[in-house]
Amino acid sequence: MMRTPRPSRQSSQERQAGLIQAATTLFAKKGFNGTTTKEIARAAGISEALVFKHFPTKRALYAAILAEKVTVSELLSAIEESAKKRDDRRVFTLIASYRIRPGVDPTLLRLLLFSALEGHELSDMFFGKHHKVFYDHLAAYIQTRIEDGAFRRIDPLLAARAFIGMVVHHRLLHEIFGVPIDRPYEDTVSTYVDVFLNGLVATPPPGRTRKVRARI
Amino acid sequence: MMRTPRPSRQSSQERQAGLIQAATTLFAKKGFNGTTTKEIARAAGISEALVFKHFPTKRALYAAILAEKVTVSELLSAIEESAKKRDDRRVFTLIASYRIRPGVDPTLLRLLLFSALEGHELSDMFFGKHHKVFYDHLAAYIQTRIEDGAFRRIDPLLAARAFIGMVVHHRLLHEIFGVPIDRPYEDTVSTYVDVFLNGLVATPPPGRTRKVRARI
DNA sequence: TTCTGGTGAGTAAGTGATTACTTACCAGAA
DNA sequence: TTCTGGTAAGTAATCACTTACTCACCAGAA
Repeated sequence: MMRTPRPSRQSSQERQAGLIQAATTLFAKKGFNGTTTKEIARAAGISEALVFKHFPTKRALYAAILAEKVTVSELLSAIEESAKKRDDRRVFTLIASYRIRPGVDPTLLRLLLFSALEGHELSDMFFGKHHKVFYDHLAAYIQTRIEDGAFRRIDPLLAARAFIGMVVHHRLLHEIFGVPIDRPYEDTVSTYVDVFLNGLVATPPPGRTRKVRARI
Repeated sequence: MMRTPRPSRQSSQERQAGLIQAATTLFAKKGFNGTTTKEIARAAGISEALVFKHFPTKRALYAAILAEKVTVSELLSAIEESAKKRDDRRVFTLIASYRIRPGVDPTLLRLLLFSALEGHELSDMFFGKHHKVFYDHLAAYIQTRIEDGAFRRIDPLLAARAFIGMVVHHRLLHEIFGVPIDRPYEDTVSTYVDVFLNGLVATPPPGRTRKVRARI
């Protein structure tokens, strides 16, 4: 009879990191209620008891995951730089690409949705760190451009939400609802940015209902 | 000692309807895994055993909910009508309003997200009936308007997704993430439609990167 | 009118499996 | 020898689901 093979003895920190890693994957795939501590232990290659040596409860482990820091500082500084040059296309493309580009793993998005739906206490904070940053940055930029006279007078926060909405929705369709995406992602991003910027730039205000050559 | 008060004896159909109603609310609030059959029974005012007289398993009850028909035919015919008149604003406003207007209950949206995240078998069908309809209708209309020469040449499906994305994202922020919405919904819809239509109408094609008066 | 047997709505009280979490213990490096 | 990383084997609670029953009602036969 084979016993469980001797597990490599690791430092507390290493274990904790591996544990969080394994748990993140599972929570993202099946949600908090859909994931058992036994599963998590097996995925991390340890006994269930050890899970509770590291985290007092399952919720505490979940909370630790949501509370983990993320750094998007490189992206934000890139945006800042393009913003100084008033390179609208690039500012919008940077934000859109960050969310659409392939290879960006769906874990965080799923985790975010699950935590919000399941009503976890820390989901607000999670949302703030992963998403609100982008709205605020983009809204601030749009505000600036309105003051420049380059964009139409529009609620900047609403506009930022609208643009990010297009992009996030695209991801949602693809990764959560399994809608196949056939065209290369650069095309998609470019199209979104085109339409949105075109709709945003200051032009002679269009008539309320502009009907164009109805041919019936 | 009070016994449980005699429950009003109902017909099988009435019970089933009430059961589905109660279960829908709970599944939408806490997801499939987060809802227990005991809770459902209590919410429906019956014993747990009776739940299983109506549905063989908890999953079957869930499936029955997802499979329930929905009719959005009035909306679709209203859209059809405006489409014939080439009333762009109204077509887009109709679709947007349908999803943003207050009082539309968040149950369906939550149910949809939960079912997709939890990977339920019927979630595809659910998505198809509640959402895909809109993309397809809007995409078809956009296609028509492109052929009219009224809209820019653009992938109609992508454009439809983009617009609906803005709107759905708005709901998502509000109802799932609890972002407060301060302005009246008509304003929001109107702004979205404005920006999007403005970005869509055929104009002298803009230069690839149109930089506008950078003043630094 | 009054028995009577069938039927369908309803439940109390389980069933074993699974859940999150504990206890009591061990092996080895310092 | 004393921590530290580790586990096997629990525990009470809860889960989805069953079993074995009651009760109300109704259609006829007596």
